[in-house]
Amino acid sequence: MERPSSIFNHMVELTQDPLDTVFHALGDATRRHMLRNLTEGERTVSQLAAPFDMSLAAASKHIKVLESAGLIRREVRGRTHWCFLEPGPLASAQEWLNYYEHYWSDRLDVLEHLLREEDAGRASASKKPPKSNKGDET
Amino acid sequence: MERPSSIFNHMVELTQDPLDTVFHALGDATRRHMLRNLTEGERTVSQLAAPFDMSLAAASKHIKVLESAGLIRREVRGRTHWCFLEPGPLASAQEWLNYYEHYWSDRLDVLEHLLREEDAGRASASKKPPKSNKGDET
DNA sequence: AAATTATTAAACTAGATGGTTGACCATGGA
DNA sequence: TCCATGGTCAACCATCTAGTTTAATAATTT
Repeated sequence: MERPSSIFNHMVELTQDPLDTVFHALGDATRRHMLRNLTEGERTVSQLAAPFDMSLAAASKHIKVLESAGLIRREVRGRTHWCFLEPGPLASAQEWLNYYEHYWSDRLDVLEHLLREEDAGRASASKKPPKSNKGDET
Repeated sequence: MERPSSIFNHMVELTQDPLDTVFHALGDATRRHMLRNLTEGERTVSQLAAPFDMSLAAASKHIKVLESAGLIRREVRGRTHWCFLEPGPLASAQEWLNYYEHYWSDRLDVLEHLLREEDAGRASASKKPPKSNKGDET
């Protein structure tokens, strides 16, 4: 449940697997909404906060969560803070998910296959034995 | 922050955006590890728990989180519970992330472009104006 | 029938989350 | 210089989280 620090300690959480913080940040509709908003261009904190029925301070916290997950970057110009999407971590989250993509397409294929089989002859109710065991990494 | 119930109330969380629960479930290295493990085939609760330095009860809770996020399914055979990957929600998480894919490739392109530019003439430090505004959906 | 195994349940704890409010601190405009 | 604006910070609160330990339940084994 720990993770040694890396050379990459640029204001961005340590001690935790980066995927922990990224996925956690994504686990909130408000924050996802903010990210979506940021795809359309840079936004100030108040602009990001505006759509939500919560105090500015609360929104500010959400933004900080996104920031420390590395999902956004902030640039202070005068008294206003401008936020930008920082897509790298999203890419890494997607990479993680990509691992499963083949798997679920396979599953859907298998399902489709089984259905077709059932549809055709209604003969074998096979139990689909799982693949073998192997090492893992997270 | 609420979500009306749907026709789809099959033991799987309501009141929350499904993405909330899915991303939340993914926001923990233990649970991601378990999922990874399940790609290699069905596993019992104890098998899933084995690699981790925590009580079986704790692992059992993690499994329940995965289950109620719809990420796994459970089949009770005798006294042992077998778990299977249920890839649908992973697909939906990936779908959500896919929205950003073009964006970050664009960004990386832009970055690459800027670097090349800087490398070449060191002339323009343009501010890259954002795209226009538009409606959103989470 | 008794003991063992597989798993959940319940009660508890420490710490994180997500929200509030009110004070604070720059910056920018009058 | 004064005041409004943009934002953070600190304290507080309710709820959730992730873990613990000690039962309890249910299905095998002996």
